[in-house]
Parts: sequence; C-alpha cells; structure tokens
Amino acid sequence: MTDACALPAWDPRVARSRAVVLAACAELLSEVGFGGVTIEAVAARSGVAKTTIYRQWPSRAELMIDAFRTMATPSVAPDTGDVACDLEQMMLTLARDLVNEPWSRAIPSLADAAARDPELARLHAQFSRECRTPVVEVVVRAQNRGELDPDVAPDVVCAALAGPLFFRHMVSHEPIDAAFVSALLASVLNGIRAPRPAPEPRT
Amino acid sequence: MTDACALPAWDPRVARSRAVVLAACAELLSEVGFGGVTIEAVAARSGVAKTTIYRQWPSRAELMIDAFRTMATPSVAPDTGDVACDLEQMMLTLARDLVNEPWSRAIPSLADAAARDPELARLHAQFSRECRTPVVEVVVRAQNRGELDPDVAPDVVCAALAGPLFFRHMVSHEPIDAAFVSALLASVLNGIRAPRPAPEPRT
DNA sequence: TCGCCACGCTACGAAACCGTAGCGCTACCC
DNA sequence: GGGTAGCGCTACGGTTTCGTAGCGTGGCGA
Repeated sequence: MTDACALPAWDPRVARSRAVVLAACAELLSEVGFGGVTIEAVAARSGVAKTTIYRQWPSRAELMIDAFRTMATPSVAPDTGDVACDLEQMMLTLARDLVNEPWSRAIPSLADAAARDPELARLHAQFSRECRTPVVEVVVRAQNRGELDPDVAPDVVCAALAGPLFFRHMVSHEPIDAAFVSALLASVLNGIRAPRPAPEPRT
Repeated sequence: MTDACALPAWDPRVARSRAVVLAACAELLSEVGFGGVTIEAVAARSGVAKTTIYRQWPSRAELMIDAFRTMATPSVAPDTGDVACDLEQMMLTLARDLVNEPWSRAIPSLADAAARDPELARLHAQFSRECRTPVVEVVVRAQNRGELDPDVAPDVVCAALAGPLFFRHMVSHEPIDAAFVSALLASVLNGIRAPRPAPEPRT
C-alpha cells in the first residue's frame, strides 16, 4: 500500500529522511490542517532540509497524500455473532479515534481539500471506502444470518451509524461518548417510534 | 458584536460597499473555502478597494464571520401532525441544500477553520445549534403526541438524521437523494432489525 | 458655497512560501 | 583509495498576501 514498503532496495538514508518527513507532516496535518502545512514547516519540524524533501516528493500534494497514508489505519470487522455487539464495537472504536487520535483533527481539512483537488478527492474516496468496508461486511453478515432487514442497503446503515459520529465531530461538536453510541445504535436497530401506543395505521 | 444587524442610520455608501463585499466574500467562500479567501481577492471580486474593506472590518476573521452570517439561512420547523412527514420534509430540504446550494461547499472549510479559531468555533457552534433547533422542536412535539419514544434524546435523533446527510456530503461523497433520505428515515423510525422474529403488526 | 465623510487608487515595507541551484560533507561500495 | 550517492546548508528570484499611509475625488448636508 504505502510506497515506503513497496520500494525494493532503498538507500537507508532515503528511508530515514522519508520516515522523519512523513511523521512531521502527519503531526502538522493534525495541528494546522491540510491547507496550513507548508514544505518549509515540514522541513523545520522534521529537521530535514527543504531541498531533500523536494528531491523525494515532486510536489506538496504528493507529500500530503503520502503523509495521510501514513496516518490512515485500516480497521478490521469484528465477528462476535451478534450484530449489535459487532456494530457497537466498531462504533466505539471510531468514537474513540475521533475523540483521541490527533489525525482526526485533520479530517475536516482533508474533506475541504478533497472538495477542490481532484487527486486528493480520489485518495479521499478510496480511503473512506476502505473505512466503510468493515461495516458493510458486518451488516451483510447479519443480514445473511437473518438479524437485519435484508432490504436495507448496507451503505445506508453505514451512513446511519458513522454519520452521526462524524456529525458531532465536525459539525455540532457535541460529546461523542459511549452513551451517545449506545443511544444511536439502539435507535437505528430498534427505531425510535413509541413502543406502547399505536393502533395507528400508517399510510 | 453583530454590526450587520444593528445598523441604525448608516451612510448609504457604507451600506452599499458592505453589502457588495459580503456578497463577494460569500461567493469566494463557496469557491475556494475558508482558508482560501484573501482580502485582496474579495476586493478584486467586489470591486471595492482593499482599503475600504479594512476600514469596515478590523481583520480577515471578522469579515469571514460576517460573510458566513450572510449565507446562513435559518429554517423553520414544519408541523403537519405526522412526525414522519415533518422529519422527511426537513431532511429533504437539508439534502437539497447540501446538493445544490453553493454555500454547502464551504461547510468543510468552515468546520476546519472552526476547529482552530476559537472565535469561529463560537460562531460555528451557535449557527449549528440554530440549525438543529427546528429538528429538536419537531421531535419534542412528536414525543408529546406519543409518536416517538420519549426516552430518546432529541439531540440524538437530530444527529441520527442530519449526521448521515453531512456524512455523505463531506466524507463518503455518496449520492444524497430522496431514496437515501427515505431509507434513512425509515431506518431510524422503525429500526433495521429483521421483521421476522418479533410478530410486529407493521406492514 | 464650504466642509465633511467615505470612497478609490497607488504605493509601500514586511513576511511567508515557492521551487531551484550550487557547494561541501559523509558514508558506503568496489 | 577513489567514485558515487544522498544529505545539509545557504542563497536566490519570484510570487502572494498582509496591513497601512498618503492623496485625490465626489456626493451631501449645513
């Protein structure tokens, strides 16, 4: 996936400077966002000469992309046998990352940048698809087990579960805690209609 | 604080230049995002001299805040008597705005900027709260009518409904159409568990 | 008619980044 | 020991933006 792993026999000096630069770039991404990262700042932070950075990456965008790849950590789909457990586990992981991980602070700026740069948009789309995959997997499995309504599209479930977490992270800035995750998951799994009454024929 | 609203007896020249500048700034916000708007670009776009802009707004941030206030359109809570209709109507409005309105393109950049500038964060929080108010109102009304489970927090419902729309707008970039809105609303209202195991008198 | 006030225009110094060039140093390989 | 390759450092010209200052103009009320 990452170039750092794929290239066959790299000069150790190159490998070192690349790693240092990418780490510094990832730090800066979290701190000042996508648009605020400059090559000179990366050079200053990493201790690597600006010229060396330009020797390794042809443009600022390429460096950003590589740095974001460095931050991106793929997740795995749990399989406890109970869809509620699986989904809650994934949502709690996402919630924890959104609250604690420094790279989560770079998400809005990435979304912004991706809205304008086609290359970044491509990377962003690919990355977000990779992140959604485990959720879709869990949902499909639960549908096959008969736990979930097979008529509901997995992508909708994914948006219904992950969307509110991102919403609080980026838009409303309300707390993202276990209680919220539980309430949200219960709402989506069971619905929010009043359980008691309702001889109401729906139209 | 709100200069724009409290204009008692402004010189018409001032009012004109302010309006032109704010309009140009709003346009630029949609096009290049929060971080990309420069005073010089606003001056060029609006035809107003840079010095005049500085005479009216002490800093770039102040101008941005005023411009965003210009774009922000408050919505109203419908009251059809059926919570599904009310919520669907509001979601469709939001979906349409996210897809069509130019200012929706500025949302990620605003979220990004608000994550770093305290003053913008304050404005952003206030604005997003204003946008959530009608949803909360509809939910509370439905709870009082016995349509919705009173134990579910209105803020959770708001996040559950609006969150996925913003999620697709900013993160996953999947389509936001009426079908998605319907599926999402049905999921949250009725839940997504397979209708098999429980003998529910629903359709 | 005379000021006042806000505007537009030009220009300025300062700062930040960009991307590149040249040079010297050091580590490693043959 | 010599050649090669990559790094760090300094410096440069160019661009963009910032925020301010000075000056002239035009409309509007006293």
